[in-house]
Amino acid sequence: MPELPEVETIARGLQVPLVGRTFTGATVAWPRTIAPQSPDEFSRGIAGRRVRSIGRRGKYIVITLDQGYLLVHLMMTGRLKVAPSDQPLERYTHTVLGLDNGCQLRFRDVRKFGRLYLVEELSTITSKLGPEPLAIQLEEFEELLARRSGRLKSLLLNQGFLAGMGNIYADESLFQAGLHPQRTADTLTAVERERWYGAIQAVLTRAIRMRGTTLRDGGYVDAQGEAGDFQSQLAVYGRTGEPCRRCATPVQRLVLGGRSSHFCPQCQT
DNA sequence: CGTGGGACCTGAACGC
DNA sequence: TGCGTTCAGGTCCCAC
Repeated sequence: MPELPEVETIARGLQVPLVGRTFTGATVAWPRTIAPQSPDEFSRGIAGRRVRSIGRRGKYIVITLDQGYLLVHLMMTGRLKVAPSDQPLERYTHTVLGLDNGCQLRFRDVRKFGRLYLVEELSTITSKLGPEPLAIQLEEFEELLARRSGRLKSLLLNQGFLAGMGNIYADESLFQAGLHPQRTADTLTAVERERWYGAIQAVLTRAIRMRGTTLRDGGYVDAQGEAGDFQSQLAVYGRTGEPCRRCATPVQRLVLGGRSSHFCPQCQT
């Protein structure tokens, strides 16, 4: 579910309840969430580790420990929250990490795709990721593009190109830039590349400010259980058949690489 | 290198 | 009401 703006919002919301706390151990109900380690190894590894800081890299939540890192990828339906130990566990809670203040960091995930990684080195997980779209300069973006030939939509979903974009913000940034999802990188003019760069940054920045996109009940919520507000701003994502907000042409849907792409056939060329 | 398909999972929405 | 199909915010692995 979550893409960069949602992951960023969740990470910020975990700072107050987690920074400075020490983990006491872990209970794992679905071992795949922490594979390849066994639940025992994972629990022993996390016990006694103190949380230094919380950040984000691509779609990973990065919890920096006094030794090593705990990374969380929420995939489609993962959620994190901190709750008092005596509060009953909600359904689909697959891993519970004990804290030294009587609370727990709880990981829930209906579809069981999300993963927790306890590693010594950050690069174990993040070495295959491209740059952060909000940290990159135009010049670096141009260099990145120069080496690519694929469709724009596929590029945005490729985490090795830029880290953090997903289906919603890929479609929204292409609309904002007036670019068709099937265009290939090698056909872009200098003006179009700059427009695309600006659109990616603008869309992500606005979405973070609005604390992400909650599409339907039971979807994304932040670490405090609050929904995001960006759904009201969506121009094309999930609006198949509805009028384009700019020109009123019906928004079209197209399947690319197995994922749906939403775009305005009039505004995006 | 790029693309398409299947796998991994479960639930909601929709058609008949 | 009930059943089957399709779709979902993601990523990995394989074949071509």
